[in-house]
This record gives sequence, C-alpha cells and structure tokens, in this order.
Amino acid sequence: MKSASRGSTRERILDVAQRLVQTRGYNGFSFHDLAKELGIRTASIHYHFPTKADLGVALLQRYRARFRSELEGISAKGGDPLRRLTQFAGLFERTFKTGNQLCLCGMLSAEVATLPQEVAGEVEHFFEESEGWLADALAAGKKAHKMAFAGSANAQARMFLAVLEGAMVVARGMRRTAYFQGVARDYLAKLKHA
Amino acid sequence: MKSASRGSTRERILDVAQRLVQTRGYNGFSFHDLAKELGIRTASIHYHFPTKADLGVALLQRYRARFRSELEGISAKGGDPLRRLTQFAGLFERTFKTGNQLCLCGMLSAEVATLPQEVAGEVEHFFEESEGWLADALAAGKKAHKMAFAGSANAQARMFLAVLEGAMVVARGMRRTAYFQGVARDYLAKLKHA
DNA sequence: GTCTATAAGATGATAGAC
DNA sequence: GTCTATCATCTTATAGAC
Repeated sequence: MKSASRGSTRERILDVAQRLVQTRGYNGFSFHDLAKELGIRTASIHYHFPTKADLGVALLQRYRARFRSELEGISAKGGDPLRRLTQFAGLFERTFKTGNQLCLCGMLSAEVATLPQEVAGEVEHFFEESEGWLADALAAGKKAHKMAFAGSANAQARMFLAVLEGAMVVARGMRRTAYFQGVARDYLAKLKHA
Repeated sequence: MKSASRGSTRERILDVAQRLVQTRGYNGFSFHDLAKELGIRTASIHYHFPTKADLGVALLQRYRARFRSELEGISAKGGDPLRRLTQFAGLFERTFKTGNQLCLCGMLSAEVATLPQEVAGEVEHFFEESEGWLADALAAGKKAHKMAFAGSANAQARMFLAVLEGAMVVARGMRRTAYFQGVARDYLAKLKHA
C-alpha cells in the first residue's frame, strides 16, 4: 500500500507533490515522479491539474488554508503567549522531523525566481500571515510580562521566523537532525528569560 | 560587454554558474543557460566540466576557498569580536544586496536531496567551518565581556547562522529587501546589549 | 579550446479511445 | 477519470572537425 493512498486522486496528487517540493524543490520533481509514486499516468495528473503552475497554485492554497487553520487552533486554545510560540515552532519541528522536510514556503522562497508569479504571490502571503500571527503573540507576551525583548513585536516576529526557516535549512545542509530543535528551543528559552 | 567577461573561460563559467545557482538553484539552470550568457556553446562548457556534477564540485571548492579567505582576512585585521561578527554578517548582506542572491550553500542546502553526493559534502563542510569560526568569535567576545548570551558559544553560533540564512530566505520570499538587514542588525544589537 | 552535429532521455503537455 | 499514443522542447552529454 502506497503512503498516500487515501482521499481523492486530486488530494493524493497534492500529498505527493507537497512532499516532493519540501524534499526536492519545485524544480526537483516532475509529473513522471508523481505518476510513478501514485501508480497512475502523467496524463491523469494533467486531467486534475492542466499545468504544473496550476498544481503549484492549488498546493499553496491548500497549504495556506491548513496552516491558517492550525494557527487558529493554537490561538483558540487560549494558552499563554509563550506556549503559543512554542506550538508554532512545534509545527515546524514536526515538519522537519518528517524526513528532514523544509517548510513548503521556505523551500519555494529559495526557488522564487523560477516560480510562476501566482505561486510566488502565495509564498509572500504565507510569510506575511505568519509574521502577523507571531507579532500578535509576542506583543501579548510582552504586555503580560511573560517575555522580554528589545524593539517592536514585529521586529521580533521577523527574527523568530528567520530563526525557524534558517535552522531548517542549516540542519538539512549539515545533515544534523538535532540542530533544528536545539536552535528553536534556545530561542524560546532566551525569549522567556531575557 | 557581458557581465562576466574577465578571466579564463573556466572562471567565467563558474561566475555565471554561481550567480544562477544563487538566484535559481542547482536545478533551475542548464548548460544552455550558461552557454547563452557566455556566448559559447554547451559543448565548450563540457570541455571544462565534463558533467554538471563536476561543475558543482568545482563551484563549491572555489566558493569555500574564497569564503575561508574572507574569514581569515577578517580575523587577521584583529578587530574586537563584535566587529568580526558584524563583518561576517556583512558578507551575507553584500550577497543579498546583489540581486537578492542567497548564500550559495543556503540555496544548495534546500536542494540537497537532489545533489551529487560530493556537492552535498561540500555544503556540509561550509556550515561546519562557519559555525566554528563564529563560535570562536563569540567565545572571545563573551570572555572579554564585550557581548552577553546564555548557553555555549557553539549554540549561539548555530543560532546566528540560522538567523542569517533564514533572513535571506524569508526576505526573498516576502520580496522585502530591507528585511535581511533589519534582522541581522537586531540580532547583533541584542548580542551587545544582552 | 571551441565548434557543429547528434543522440538518448527527461519533461510538460495534448488528442482521442475507453 | 484514466488510459495509450504522441508531441515539441529541454537537458545532459559525446564524437569528431577545425
């Protein structure tokens, strides 16, 4: 039984495509790769997604909707701000632990010069939303004296995002799986005790 | 006059290849792209580099040698540790300011699953050397009470490297050129005043 | 050292049968 | 909705002339 054998064909295509983008990049996989893994023909993939750009856009839209939903879930639980940030980092940690996968948008960001314009726009929105959500949590934490940092909540949100994305990239390049977790935890610890 | 018209053909090939990897990725350019920009034929490129893997290895060896030389230059000037770190960040800033280029190894790190094993090994060494150099500067700065941070110099070096690599990735994805500089400066300021 | 010519395979995509 | 068949183009690479 294949790893992505649940759901509609359309969803299964997106499942495999997402994993391949996160491991090999947008330019690192082909319709043939998808077809082979799914046990179908490339023509069937073109039925669901006429072009690779269509597939890319659909992938990003699903990913962003899911990510937004996860952030809403974290916010809804109403834990303290530091816990919310820890859970945000946990999303990235879970991804990296799954076969050293990068954040989908971190990977696409690197390749942005080669992407269809629509896909690049989705990547941009992902980071804007993430930065906004992080800034809210950081501002709340600072106001409640649960965390301390110099400068604006927005500046700190940008730093946190850079730390998480960068830690994934370097951890992968160094082939040191524990690297990501170490950096993420150090950052959160510093935020608490600063 | 082409942008890379100085030096031997071999060097000019490497110049163009490096820029293309840093902007489009290893899987985002072809021998045809190189040939077109250089005004030669793909067969001529194969004369200098029989395979793309050979080109990749040569590119990384040159890049690492140059980077090591720059780090030695910074160390040789013997400024205080914080200044050394600022200059390290300056190397990355200069790269990003040149057409939003990523760190060569940051880009290749994302694509590591698709790279020839030899190239992946070079990427790994790049990060190991960088981490070591940064840890030395951080340890010296802490000892001299010029900077303050919790935990080991190695942990802090990993964090700094993640910040720089991640800031490049996010800045590119958000198409916000100032993002990188902001994050890098905030990090250095915090190191000083912590 | 660079060229022309060429080739095998990969890639993105379409037409039309079932 | 999936298939076979086919396509033009791109990509990496080689042989041999100049």
